[in-house]
Amino acid sequence: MSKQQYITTPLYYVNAKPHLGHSYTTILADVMKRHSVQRGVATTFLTGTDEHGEKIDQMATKEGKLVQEFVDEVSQAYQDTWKAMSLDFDIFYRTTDSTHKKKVQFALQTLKDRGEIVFREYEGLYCVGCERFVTETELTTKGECPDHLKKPELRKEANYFFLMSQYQARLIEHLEKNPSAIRPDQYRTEMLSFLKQPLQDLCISRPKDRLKWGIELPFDANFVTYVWFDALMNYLCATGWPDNQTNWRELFASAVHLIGKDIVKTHYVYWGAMLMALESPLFKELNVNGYVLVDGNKMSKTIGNVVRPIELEAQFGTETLRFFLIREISYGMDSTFTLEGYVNSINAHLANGIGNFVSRVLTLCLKNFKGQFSASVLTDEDRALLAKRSETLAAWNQGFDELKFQNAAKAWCDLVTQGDLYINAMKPWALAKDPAQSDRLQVVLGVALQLIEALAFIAYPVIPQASVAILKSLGVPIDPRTSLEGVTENRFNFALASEVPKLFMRVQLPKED
RNA sequence: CGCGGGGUGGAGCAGUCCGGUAGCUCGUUGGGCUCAUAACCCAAAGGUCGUUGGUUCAAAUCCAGCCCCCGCAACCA
Repeated sequence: MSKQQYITTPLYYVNAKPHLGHSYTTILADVMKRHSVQRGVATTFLTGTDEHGEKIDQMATKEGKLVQEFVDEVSQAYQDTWKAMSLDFDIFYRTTDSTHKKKVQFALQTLKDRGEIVFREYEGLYCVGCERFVTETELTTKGECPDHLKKPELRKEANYFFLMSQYQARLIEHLEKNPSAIRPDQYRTEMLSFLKQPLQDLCISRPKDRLKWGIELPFDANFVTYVWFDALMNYLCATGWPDNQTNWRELFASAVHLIGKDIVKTHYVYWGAMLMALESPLFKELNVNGYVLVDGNKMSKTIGNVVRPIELEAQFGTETLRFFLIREISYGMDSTFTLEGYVNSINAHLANGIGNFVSRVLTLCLKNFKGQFSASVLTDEDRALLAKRSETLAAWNQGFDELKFQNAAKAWCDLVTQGDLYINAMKPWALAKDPAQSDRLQVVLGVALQLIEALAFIAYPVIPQASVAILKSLGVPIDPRTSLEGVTENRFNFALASEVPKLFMRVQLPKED
């Protein structure tokens, strides 16, 4: 395993405030970062906002605000949301930063000088209402724009094009040689299929009379650059590129881009070709997630089913959303979010599972545990349970490596069940009534505490605050942020806190109204 | 014939690549336990694995066709 990793989310477009979909990707990046750091990998986590484009300009005008003022506000809303959820990002990138603009212009000039960007006139269907070119397939059967119900007109326009088509063969070759370049595999299949078609060149500019809010082309003041070179470049710019004093190459080569399934093409094909043109290493992999549908529909303002992550955690408890997203979603596939399923999962695994287990063990301990026990008297059952700690960790790590997070979480939940079974079988409450069993009681409780310690260490990436709280109440001094030592160590003394922590309580569905 | 995904007990899903007693969570019913957050544990009921046909000793799994549902189709995670 490499010693460093660079995890990114897409830069979110500031036309909407953060919703559950944004949160899923961003939370996952946070979980993956914490997991990598625990395993000794130095990890940089980037997220941010994409702030240019005519749509943004229009929205600001509509709200009677200066554009910069508008994007500042929305961008801040993203930062506030992630901070409120304690997401541990290292870089919050904004495309309106002056450094970004300069670097984008440098990239454009470099490619222009090399002849990779050319000026070309083209003709297409232009919808006056949309103020953009549309493709025939977007139109209704009558040949009208579905939004404006008017036929688009044929219009000519000159623009700058990035000669992307020349990279087609290399893009295919890279994907064939690197099966993990796009995961899960279904999206790799999709891209290979797409790349069988002839690849077009990419239009990267807009004339200023159509789009003012953007980065001006360094070689033509009448144009601004259009989304691709503006937004995608962030991943590279943030590494220190193009400054060769930095280790940007090494860092970027470790990049894991987390993206939604709608932007696989822009990331593999456009971004891949751009990187090749810029003579940069390619990113290491694209990890593609499906949509989180709400009650079976894609979230949209029109349907009014937008779910705000902050409200969920405020209502149902810190870290419950993180756990739910990891435990219940098959990575790469669409999933359906319902309040009912969410509440179900919280109660089954967090409240009845780890929450109750910690509660029952610590209650027994506070009454009966003397702080230490002797290892010389471990029974086979004790050893068998303790051995399951490293088995669970192995399954957990494998789940993360294969992006099968639900398998990882399942293995962890199973270990909680093993703990419950152990307590049921050992009946420490019965041992406590028999003075002759005093030593045995210490061992049983001590083993259960070791199990809880391991559970807390393993689950740290998903439920960091709860994990830390558990370890604090056990008096374990090792830091779960940077170590997995607590999973397998044999600890024979615990300086227990004097109270049983209330970790995850049962929650109820809000009443229908 | 554009591309891709999905169709598995009441609900939500895993299993499909590498065929061989159909598994998990929730729910239901009965039992156990009593340390714990009305919790935990055990057992039972409940499935023609969308459909038709093929390959095979054997198909949820491989092959062919068909029927539904959902995305994408040049800036919605």
